[in-house]
Amino acid sequence: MKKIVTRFAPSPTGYIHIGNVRSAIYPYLAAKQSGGKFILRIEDTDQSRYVEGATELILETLRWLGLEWDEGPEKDGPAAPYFQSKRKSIYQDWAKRLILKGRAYADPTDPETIQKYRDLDNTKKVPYLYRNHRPKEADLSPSEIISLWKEGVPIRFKSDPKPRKWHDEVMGDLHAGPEVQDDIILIKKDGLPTYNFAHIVDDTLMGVNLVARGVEYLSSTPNYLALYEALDLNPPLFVSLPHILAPQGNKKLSKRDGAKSVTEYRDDGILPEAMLNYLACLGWNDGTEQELYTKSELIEKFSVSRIQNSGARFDETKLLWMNGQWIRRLVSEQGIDKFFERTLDYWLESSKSYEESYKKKVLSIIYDRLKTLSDLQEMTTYFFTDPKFDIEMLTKNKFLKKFSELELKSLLETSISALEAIDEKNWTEENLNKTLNSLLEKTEKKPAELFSLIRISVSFAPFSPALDLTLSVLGRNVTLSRLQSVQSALLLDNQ
RNA sequence: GGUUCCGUCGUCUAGUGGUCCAGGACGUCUGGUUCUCAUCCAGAAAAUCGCGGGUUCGACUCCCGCCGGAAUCACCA
Repeated sequence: MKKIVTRFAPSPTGYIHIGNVRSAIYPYLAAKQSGGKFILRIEDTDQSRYVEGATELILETLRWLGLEWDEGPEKDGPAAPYFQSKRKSIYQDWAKRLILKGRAYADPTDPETIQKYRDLDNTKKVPYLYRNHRPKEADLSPSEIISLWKEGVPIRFKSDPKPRKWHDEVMGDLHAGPEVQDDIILIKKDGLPTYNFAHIVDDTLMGVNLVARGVEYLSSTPNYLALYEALDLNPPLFVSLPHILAPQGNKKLSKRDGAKSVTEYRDDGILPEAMLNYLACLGWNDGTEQELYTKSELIEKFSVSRIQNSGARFDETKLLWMNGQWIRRLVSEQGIDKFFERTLDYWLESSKSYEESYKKKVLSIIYDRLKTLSDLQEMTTYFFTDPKFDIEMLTKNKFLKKFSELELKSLLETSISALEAIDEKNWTEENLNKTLNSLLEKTEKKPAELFSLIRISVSFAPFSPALDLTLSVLGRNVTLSRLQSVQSALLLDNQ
């Protein structure tokens, strides 16, 4: 099999959300399957959109998901550097090559004139194409064009529109007419290249032979094809990835409708295994009925041709279900201690806002306590706390149907206040049971029902806002209010 | 508006002319199990395969038209 070289090329404009991390996962899988390379390249040519710290966040996200790159930032390879802003002269050389071939020109037209052209075409109801307004400077000799090229003057491609056909691994055979090909900007007036030009230069220099990107680039592909042709280059394999849709509506998932960042899910207790599994299978499957895949299974079974060609809706409920599956699997494979240790590591990484020494202190207390807990039962009993409840959810429970809402409420409140009355030192399984049993004696309802009542109330406990720490216990998130006590103890300590 | 892409249960999907009165999973609902946490088991409802025409002995699968949705048309990527 031919070795596939792919890349993930994000721009550092903010965090990576689940809508776009998939365009890192698929190329990664394709590359690894063939024994090829996965390259990470930072496309930071738009300085106005640059966000401080975004690159670090991208690296962190990819590492958490286990998508380690073979070349890229912090891992130089033959094509270094991997930041486009540091490759300025390379693009200018390539642009010069096109000028020499008579396929690019320096365009002195000012923005106001360009806007006039656009308005003119609009009123005439003809499609706006810049090549219809190509300036006379485009026909100058290469040396004259180069002498015209200076700071503040952009370089445009001199297109030769014609019908084009190409193959997309996901969408199949595609075609487009000349009306979508235009004199696109290659080098902006600030001397930096546009995406349209830079990605082609970089992909060839880095040996990329499979380009996976969102479908929004589909309509630009004819222009790219023209560029490849003008540069005597063989185009790579194209893989267009359909959008991930927001839970509501038909729009693609974006930050605007509150798409969470990948790291936010990490902080909420989602495991990287579950995230990778869910995202990979959102819009792809291997034709079998398997739902759970390890990373190596994904690498083995992945194939670009089986990527779905319509958008898929993001469903957090299924992610949560899958997370539960993975928790059970990892706990049984690695043991509970190791599992919790790892979960705590993730938390440590995510709670950057805390002081280092404070963090250490909290963690050492948690670790000490964890050591004294030998198994899952003890562990969950210890964390079995903070019984906030949602009456509406509870009335749906089949055990609790025979209770009226009022009855439920008073039962819950009684048991909760009884539990809360147990103080820190006596918070043991034995004491909990004793308290509950004494409650049971006072009620005529069956014990099983009351126990399940209390248990369910724990299941719906929300995340703890105070300490920002949530552990997922067997698929459910349990608030660690015992840890809150640790925290307040520390705060008192510091005063 | 031009161009291009897409259209199977609420959701993610299987399906490449007969084995599909459409299979699996999430969610939902109904039983059962559990006086530690987690559950787990059984079952049900749920798609006239966007619509209308062809082709064919036979179409979810091929062709045409229509409708619906989306993407793109920047010195953003």
